[in-house]
Formats: sequence, C-alpha cells, structure tokens
Amino acid sequence: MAKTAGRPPRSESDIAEYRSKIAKQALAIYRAEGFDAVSMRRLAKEVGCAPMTIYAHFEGKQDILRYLWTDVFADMSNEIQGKLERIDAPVERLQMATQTFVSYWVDHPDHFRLVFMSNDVTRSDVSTFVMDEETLAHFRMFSELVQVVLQDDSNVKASTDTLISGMIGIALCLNTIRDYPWTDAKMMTDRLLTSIIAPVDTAPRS
Amino acid sequence: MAKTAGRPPRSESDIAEYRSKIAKQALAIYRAEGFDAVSMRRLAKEVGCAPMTIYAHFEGKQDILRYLWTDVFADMSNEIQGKLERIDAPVERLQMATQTFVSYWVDHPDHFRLVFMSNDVTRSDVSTFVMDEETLAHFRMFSELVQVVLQDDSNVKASTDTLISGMIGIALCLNTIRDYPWTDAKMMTDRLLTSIIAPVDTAPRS
DNA sequence: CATTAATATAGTACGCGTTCTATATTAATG
DNA sequence: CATTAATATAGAACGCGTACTATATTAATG
Repeated sequence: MAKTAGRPPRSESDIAEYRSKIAKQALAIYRAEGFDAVSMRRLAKEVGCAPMTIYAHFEGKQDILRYLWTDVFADMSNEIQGKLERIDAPVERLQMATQTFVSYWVDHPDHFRLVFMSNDVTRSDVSTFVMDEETLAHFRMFSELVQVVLQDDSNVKASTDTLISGMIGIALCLNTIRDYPWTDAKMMTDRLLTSIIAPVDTAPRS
Repeated sequence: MAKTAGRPPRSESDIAEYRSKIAKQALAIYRAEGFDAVSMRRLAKEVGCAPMTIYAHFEGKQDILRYLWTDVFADMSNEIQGKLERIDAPVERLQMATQTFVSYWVDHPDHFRLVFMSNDVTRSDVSTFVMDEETLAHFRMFSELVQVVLQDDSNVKASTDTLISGMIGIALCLNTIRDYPWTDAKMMTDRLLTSIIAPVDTAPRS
C-alpha cells in the first residue's frame, strides 16, 4: 500500500474549484448572450485553457449546462417567492405559485430549453448527474405548499409530482407546439390544480 | 400582365413531390438508424441531390423533421386504438388511452425527442408550420374520449388540452429529470385524469 | 537527480447545420 | 435561336461537439 510515484491526483478542492470556474464562465456567457453563445471552444478560450482540458473536468457540454440549471431555478424561485410574500391563504398561495411557475417557463423559452430540452434523452448512460440540494429545495417548496392544502399526508408526493410534471407539460406544449390553439395557460393551470386541491380518496373508476 | 420570360416556377405538384421524396427518405433513415443518423448531408446523398438543393425545398432541418411527426403520431395512435378495441366503458377507455399515451412516450424516448425536444424554441420566426390534419386528428381523438365522459360540453376543450399537456409533461419529466425519484408514471397519470373526470363547476377558490 | 504518473496542451480530424458565391442547367418567352 | 428567369449544383467556408495522438508540464517518489 505504499504510495506510488508520480504526480498525485488533484485534490478534491482543486477539482471543485476548476469545475466551478468553468461553470461560472459558462453562466456568464449564457446570461449575456444566451444559449447558442455557450460553446466549448469559446468557453475554453475565455477560461484560458485548451478546449480539450475542459473534457478532463466535464464529461461533455451537457455536463456543463446542468450547472446552469441551479441559477435558472433560483431565478424562478425568487419570482415565486416575491409573489407569495403578501398572500396568506394556503390555497391562494398554491395557486399563485403554480401560475407563476408556468408563466416563468412560458416567458423564458431559452431557460426552458436549457433545462428541459437540451438533454440527450436517448443516451441513458450519462445520467450520473445528481440534482443538487438547492435545486431539489425548489421542488420541495411545492411539496410544502401542497401539504398545507391537503390534509391527507399520504398523497402529498404523488400530488406534487403530478402537479410539477403537469405544469412543465403546459409550458412545453405552449413552447413547442405553437400552431395548435391551446387553451389559455392560466385556465389549463387552474384546471390542473383541481386534481390536487380536490381531495380524492380512490383512483378514478367507472 | 404578360407572362415574363424564363423558366416558370415549379408546379405545386412538383414541389410537393420533391418535398415528400425528401421527407420519405428522412423517415427511412430515422426508422432504420434513429434520430442522430438523420443529417442533411447524408439525406442529400441518399436522395441523390446536392446538400444545398434541400434548402431550396425546406427551410432547414427542423422543417424536415416535422414531417416525421406524422409517422410517429400514427404509430402511437395505432397502439392506443389496439388497446381500446375490447373496452366499452367510456371512463375505462379514457383511462386506457391516457395510460397508453404516456407509456408510449416513456418507452420511446427517441420519438419523444423528435417531436417535443428537437424544436428551436428560442426562434419564433420559423413557426410557419401548420399541423397537418392527420396529426390534429389524434388530438381530436382525446377530445372525443373526454367528451363522452364529461356531460358538460363547455369544458371539453380546456379539459382535453390540460390532459394532453399534462400527459406530455409526465413523459418529459420521466425522460429528462432522471435522478429525481418521480412517482410511478401510472399513478401520476391516474391522478392527472382525476381533474378531468371529476366534474368541477367552479375554478378552485379558497 | 532520475523516475514516474497525473495532468495539460497542441494539433489534427470527422461529421454536423448552415451560409455564401459562382457556375451550370432547364424551360419558358419573344 | 437568343434571351431570360427559375432552379440545381459544386465547392468553399464558418463554427460547432467531440475524439484521437503526441508532446509538454507538473509534483510526487526512491
């Protein structure tokens, strides 16, 4: 078990530092010039390293883009929190959060594309990414809003997940299938909320 | 108003023929080797024309990919119809259709990517595409299933749109955000259906 | 200091979508 | 036939993500 000769592997902190340096620059480019401006070659140039060096720290572009999620989610969360400040009634709070969530993604198609449409869905081998605690917290915020409205604890997770995926679906449809005459976003969102707010004990049966 | 000299513009039928020839070849490649295999250069080679000629008939790659939607939607629709054959009860038919719809997109991530994730959401200028009648029919199928279950005609469109976008959202979340411990697809789908099946006269209020 | 292993770099390469320019082909008019 | 306008082609170019190879550079060991 003697230590081998040669240069030792980078320290954990060094790795993290370099990664965050690259991610931070990617964020700066994205914020300033949008999705298409973020390229590996340019990123390397601005970070001050060779293009191939980035591949020593990230698996690929997707791996870098995921670090931008955190920022986008935080931005969205801020918008929701601002709207919730002056609202006390639980149901109205959930309604406002839901409407704001959907509006955010509809109003920011580029952010929507970044988070939900820039993944290579086909390849399942590169899914080693673990959602960071900060991003998960935003999901949990909805869980808490739902929990206050629902009395039945057992259904909170299923209800929240359905709500979240439903909201995202509304945003996706409005963003991608533009020529279909979709019902107004607010109306669909309200309708979706119905399945959460109206307590249901049994699965739908004929 | 005398006719100008020179070669006349292609006839409508010629244009349609060439377009469908290209689209058909794109479909063949997609079916045989998947999404990534469909490239402009290869498509041109197999069609037997120069790469640039394609741009005379289509605005770009997106414009071609949309022609593949028709085929994918038809495939999905077939699967649903097959499942519905032996079911009579309206609610059960709607349930089966819903479950099959979601399963289809979860089981075929490449098709999902093609239809819902390969659009350039950011640029709104290229949305001249008009959904063809055949694809719209599949949306209408859900509308009819919903209509039979709901007595109230006025809510059918809003309910159907919400259901469709919700189903797509479930598929999107399961496909893209893989490390989040989503509730079982069937459970979320059932829960989503609740908002449609359970008749609601007023929007949710506290 | 010499060795050794981890890391970074430079350069090349492939195919991609897309744009541009210049040239050829085609099918009508006068 | 000459003219003319619509169309097709060839070829180069740009930047892209990514892979490969070969060559430094670095920081530890013996």
